[in-house]
Amino acid sequence: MAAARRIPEATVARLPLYYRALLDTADQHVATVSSERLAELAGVNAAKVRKDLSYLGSYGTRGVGYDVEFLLHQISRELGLTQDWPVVIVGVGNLGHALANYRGFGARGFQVEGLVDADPKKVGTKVGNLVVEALDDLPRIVEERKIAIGIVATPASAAQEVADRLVQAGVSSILNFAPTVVTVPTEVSLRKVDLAIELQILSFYQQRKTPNGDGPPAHAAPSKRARAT
Amino acid sequence: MAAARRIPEATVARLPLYYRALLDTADQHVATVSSERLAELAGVNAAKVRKDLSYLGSYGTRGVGYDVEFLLHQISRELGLTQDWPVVIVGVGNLGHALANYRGFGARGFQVEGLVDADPKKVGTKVGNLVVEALDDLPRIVEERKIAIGIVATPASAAQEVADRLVQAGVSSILNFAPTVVTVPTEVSLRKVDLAIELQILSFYQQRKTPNGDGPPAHAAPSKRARAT
DNA sequence: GCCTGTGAACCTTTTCACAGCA
DNA sequence: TGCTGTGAAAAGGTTCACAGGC
Repeated sequence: MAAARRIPEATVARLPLYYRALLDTADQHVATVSSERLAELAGVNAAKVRKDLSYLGSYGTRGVGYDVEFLLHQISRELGLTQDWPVVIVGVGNLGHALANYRGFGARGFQVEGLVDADPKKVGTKVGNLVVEALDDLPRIVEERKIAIGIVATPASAAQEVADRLVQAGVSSILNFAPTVVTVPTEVSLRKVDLAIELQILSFYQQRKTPNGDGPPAHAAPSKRARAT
Repeated sequence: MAAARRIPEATVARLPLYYRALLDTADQHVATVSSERLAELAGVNAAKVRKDLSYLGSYGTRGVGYDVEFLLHQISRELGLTQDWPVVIVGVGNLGHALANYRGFGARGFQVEGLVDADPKKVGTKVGNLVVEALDDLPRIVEERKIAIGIVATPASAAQEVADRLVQAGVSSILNFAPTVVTVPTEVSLRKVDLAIELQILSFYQQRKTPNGDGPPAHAAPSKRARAT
């Protein structure tokens, strides 16, 4: 294994942006990019791009820029995208359904190879070209299909148990879409996407733009508290 | 308007977590919480909770903790959740469909009041209790329904144009789900959710766990619990 | 005694600015 | 000359540790 440099988390989170920008660039048969151009495509600034890439190695050429294909290869290796990562989705509701059909996953090597739901009525139904399987089959599914990454798309109330079962079944990375805090053993990686939280953050800044009651929507009663799924 | 303290971005991003934790706490008829308990529920540490809340004001009582209802009110006011924010979703594909039906939005005061698609075949169809409208109707929709927040759920290729049209129509906050960089005028707030990028970040860390391809996913003996959310 | 509120220390991340090399 | 690579400075965020009030 290569020297295993310590790459800052913030940098890791941006590598996929560079990766995507480089794919676009390669599609247009452009051979080299400057940090400035790459920054523009990735929506960050040039100094950051150079600093980030410097953690991977000295892959650029002074006075010229970065070789697109070469950098693409380095980043995809770093991100582990040179291999496929079969994933399983637990929870085939609205969101699970959409995720199962989302082509962006497969396009990056994340093939959905299992759909699982706790509801017996859903088990056996087809979604895309997959048949929904039972929650109890998770261990078998994970082992047989060599699945390392699980996606939780259940209601909040089921998320912790599902995460536990995924870990039990052998999954060691989890992406949680359920609007609740989930805890996993330290050796398991966990990331979350919370749709309502993103809107609440926007709301914070939006509110500061419309200083007081004159502009903002007045219709509908003051928001009541209710549980999200 | 109150003194308008400067609340750090990192804190703003955590307020929704506290908000959710407090809702759960209130549901259980608990009257006060300590920073430690709140930290546990929100998946952060106690010092952070205290520091974050201190930016809002001195709302706790030493030796006691925070009054749940009172803090809930303060945070919801800070986040702008005391009013409703009607939203419009542009792009009624898989994801737009799921988002339109996602109950978590409405539950937090983000009612979906418009569905828009560029495809004439989709215009006029019903999704939930909304009829899909044409892209050209955006200005009217935004004005009539007093919409400040737009959600982009189109393919990457359409995202920038859609964002431009949303801004043109008067929207000043955008949540982008399209896997591409979108730019907007500085006075418009923009947040993004990229599903494939989250998986790529997991892939980075996952890869480092299984040094090379052969290793079966280690059946981890649950040791320490990791911080979540 | 207990738990908040907060300066101060510490760590991470970003930005600057320029040396170094093609 | 042009653009990378990187020390150094600045900014931002987290954690510590304890004073302060209930």
